Amino acid sequence: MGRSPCCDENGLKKGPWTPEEDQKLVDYIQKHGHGSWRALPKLADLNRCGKSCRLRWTNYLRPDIKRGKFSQDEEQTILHLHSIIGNKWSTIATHLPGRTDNEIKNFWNTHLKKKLIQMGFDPMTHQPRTDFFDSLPQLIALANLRNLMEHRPLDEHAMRLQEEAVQLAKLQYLQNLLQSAASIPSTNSYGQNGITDMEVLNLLNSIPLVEENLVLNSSELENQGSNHFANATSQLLHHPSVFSQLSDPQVPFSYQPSLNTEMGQAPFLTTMPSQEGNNPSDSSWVLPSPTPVLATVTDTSISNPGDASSTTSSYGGGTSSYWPEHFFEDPIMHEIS
DNA sequence: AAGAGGTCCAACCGCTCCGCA
DNA sequence: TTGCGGAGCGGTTGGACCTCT
Repeated sequence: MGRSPCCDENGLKKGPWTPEEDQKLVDYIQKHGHGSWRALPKLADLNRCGKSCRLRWTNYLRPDIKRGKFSQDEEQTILHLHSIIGNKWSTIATHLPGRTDNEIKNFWNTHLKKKLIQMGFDPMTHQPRTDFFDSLPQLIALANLRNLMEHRPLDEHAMRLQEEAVQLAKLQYLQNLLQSAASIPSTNSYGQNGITDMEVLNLLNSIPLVEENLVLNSSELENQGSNHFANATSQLLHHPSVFSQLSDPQVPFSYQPSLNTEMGQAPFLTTMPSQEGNNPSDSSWVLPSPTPVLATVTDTSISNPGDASSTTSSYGGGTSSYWPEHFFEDPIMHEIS
């Protein structure tokens, strides 16, 4: 297919538009409409290619363009739509009146993408990043050094250093783990890595922080079936010093409904200390795939350990819809979801 | 105060889609 | 059915602006 030559033509101006050029373009379009973009520059007495004119008009001069910061509603809309349709900026723009695809794209690249990465989500899939699971076996092995060391005498200093290294490694792992504990992709179980609940639990229990406050005893384990790790993680999450690493005031809490969805709930949300006896079902470990589309934040979905009352979505009190109401009625949502 | 590094965003580039002959 | 050309889209760039040291 032949390449459009319009921008390659010699003598046509490129670069930033001057106010005079803007005025010519606006005047012409207001009088005649844009018609054929290719013909427009000559008719409007502009030394630009039609493509440049179209871009200038649609991204900047159009009278209905909304300027200024994106609202939280708009941000949520973009996140939601992007999780479903990906980088279809023009489609996303049709759901944000006054915003251009270019503006949304820029906002995504400069803000939202980074936010998701900071939260531990893959910005393309909107799923928790699982790359650290790849190194889990090594971390477990590292944790097992503790046992090895018991059989191999080291001088006291070396022993202490090694012990600290092990604890640090484990804490680092746990930090990653907690950031992703919200969900584990249905296709990516621990079993895949050959790691048992018990091994993970041993890791948790071997850390002083856990030993001091959160250790589970064997009878608890027996009583709680196969969800040892879920419970251990849950308890750890409610330890103030740990939770503080998880919550990020910069991140709208309401994106975390990935944690609590119609199709499954993350373990730590289902095993609140106040919900004794709540034994999470197996589906607790399963997140909808590829992404929760209709998530609801409830008063009880997230508890802050430092706060006796529950944390509610910052976008409304009580049980609130996470997504703007109109999305449930929007034909495109039915179409694409 | 100045320079380095980071951030933001308007604009460009090149590709695909789609209508038409 | 095929090829052409215009329109639109998404990725990328470059420069202005901001922040930090």
